[in-house]
Amino acid sequence: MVATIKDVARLAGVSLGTVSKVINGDLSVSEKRKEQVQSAIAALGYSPNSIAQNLRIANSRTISVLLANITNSFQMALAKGIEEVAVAHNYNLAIGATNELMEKELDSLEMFERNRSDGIIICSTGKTKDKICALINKDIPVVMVDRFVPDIPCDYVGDDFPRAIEIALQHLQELGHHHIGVIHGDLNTYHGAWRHELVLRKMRRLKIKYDERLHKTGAYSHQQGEKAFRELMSLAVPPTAILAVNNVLCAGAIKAANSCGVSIPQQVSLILINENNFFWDIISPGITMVTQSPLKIGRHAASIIFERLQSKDAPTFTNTLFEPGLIIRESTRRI
Amino acid sequence: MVATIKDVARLAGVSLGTVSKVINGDLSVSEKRKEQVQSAIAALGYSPNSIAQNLRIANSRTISVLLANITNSFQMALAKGIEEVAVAHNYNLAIGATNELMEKELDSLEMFERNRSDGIIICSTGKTKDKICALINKDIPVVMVDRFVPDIPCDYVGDDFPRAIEIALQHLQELGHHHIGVIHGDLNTYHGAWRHELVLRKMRRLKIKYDERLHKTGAYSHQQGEKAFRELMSLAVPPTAILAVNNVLCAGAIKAANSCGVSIPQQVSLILINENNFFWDIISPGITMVTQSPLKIGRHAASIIFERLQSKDAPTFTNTLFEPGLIIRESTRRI
DNA sequence: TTGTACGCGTTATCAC
DNA sequence: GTGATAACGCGTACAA
Repeated sequence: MVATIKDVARLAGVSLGTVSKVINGDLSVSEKRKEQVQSAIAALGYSPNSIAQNLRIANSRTISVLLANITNSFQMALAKGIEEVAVAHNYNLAIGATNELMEKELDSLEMFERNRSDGIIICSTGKTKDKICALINKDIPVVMVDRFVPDIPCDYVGDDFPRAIEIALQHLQELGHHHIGVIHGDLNTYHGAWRHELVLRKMRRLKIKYDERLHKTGAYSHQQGEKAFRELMSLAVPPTAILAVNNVLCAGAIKAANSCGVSIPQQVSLILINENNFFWDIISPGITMVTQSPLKIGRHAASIIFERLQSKDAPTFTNTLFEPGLIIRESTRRI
Repeated sequence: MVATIKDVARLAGVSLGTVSKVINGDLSVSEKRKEQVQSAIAALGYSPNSIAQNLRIANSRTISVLLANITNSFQMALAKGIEEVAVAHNYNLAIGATNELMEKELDSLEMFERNRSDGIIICSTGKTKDKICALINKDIPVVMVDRFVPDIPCDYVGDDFPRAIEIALQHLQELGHHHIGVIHGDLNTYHGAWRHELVLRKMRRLKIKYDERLHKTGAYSHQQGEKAFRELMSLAVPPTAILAVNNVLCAGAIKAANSCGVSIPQQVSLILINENNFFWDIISPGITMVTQSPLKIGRHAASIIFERLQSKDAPTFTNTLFEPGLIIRESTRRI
């Protein structure tokens, strides 16, 4: 059996309250007793039970994060940012993943709620709006990250995706491309549909003519990226440039290009929207990309949680967008 | 204020125990009361407080994972494997990262202990042996993964790294290489030193002559990979082949090769020990690699935790090693 | 079948 | 400075 505070008190020959005090660094305890208690703690290998502490304190010292896909480097960077500030506050980090499944998202959120997470950071499928709002109504600090979902009264932190799309399209346009293929994300997720719509709108604004056949949608998988690339390049009039909205889709496209013998950028230009991690530095040809900032997003989202935790007055929700950058490499060229 | 079981009981006009029963699916409760309770729960938006449940049950339904580096894809594959089986058991997943710092490892482990984690999975720096043993002595199921640390009485799951080294060296040897450079890991971590030693031993067995200058060690960073590669290639007699023991070191080496204009495999062959994820499929030249199985490791480690949780009889510790594979790509060639 | 009372390990408020 | 004691939210014998 693992030692409790009672065991310590008994062994040290003091009262329960005294032990509690030395554990929590209360000054009002004599040097002598403090030593007694400390040696008893050492002797028993006593470790305070945070479950009991948390029950008493009504505070789990845990912030929970719901990711879409644990193994995606973008998402990992998000998690890393959150982890950094969580440990800085001596908080626990709980992690769940949706894999784009609404049911898993619901399960995780309910788990987080039952655990009385002090804060929840969500990269959502967009299909659990009711649940998320319910959490917010219970005064649990919630921050949505990366994927914007409308009509949820909470903080949002992400990249300026509209701007990112614009930068990507403008770059291609400046290089003379007007027949542009797009490998979109999953229309079954809210943000996938939203970004899809966004691309169409930006294209209209930039007066790039719309051709349905140039727009491929599907799951966020490299298989889908491969498939989309193949289909685009086997069109009667293939695009002269392709925009991939996410890293794994782009990776799939590159693989397809390699295996089909399509050379980038000679036959087709390729541009990607994603975090510029080290990985993309060693790929050849270098892929031109519009950069996102998952690490910053994670850090900022976590910071917001802790701010909310400190000041309990009515929050005014923030909407933080990080400015995308453009890194020009070899995969895009003038037509 | 968030609703408690008392509120539910009051609103439903039943006793506390009755509510508890319907929450936990106890059959001995009349249909009528059950409905009363359920509608009260719905009306209040009641969610059971797992902190209190856990205190009562003496069980946190949490398994905690200590990783080395959250953003490393190998490590996240590990985490993914663990997550899969954790959610299958309806368990929470807590995550911490050491960043190779013994202090952070200690902090995390203590946090896990205080949280009364049901099980702990550790990818250790190797410097907290005492703490880990203390946890084990308290009957907390502990599984060490990936990095082997001797003299800790617990289960271990990892790749057969000695075999992986052997496969890598033999492959190079068969291609006629005998002047082989090695980019080792961090000698300041236990397993880094262990693997370093392992390489030397295997080289001896394969009668590859030892030359100190061909062995570079340092942190697990791409910067270090770059530096090591550069140093190796500027030797008076540079190696004809290089073995990188980890993904980021290898990535650094590739970057250095690109920026120095060293062509792989024409000037030097390169082989890597790592998980074969999609990433390595789109790199050119394709990197020959000896494969590891982090996903399987994670799954198996988590399974062991749950086995230990079920049968409380004295465990006989297991040592599971996954067999490495060899994927020959373009980065290694006959000399 | 239903309700009462106790205890899980802590912290905090008291008197002393 | 110190030690009882109530309370945190819940599960569960036990009695009713």
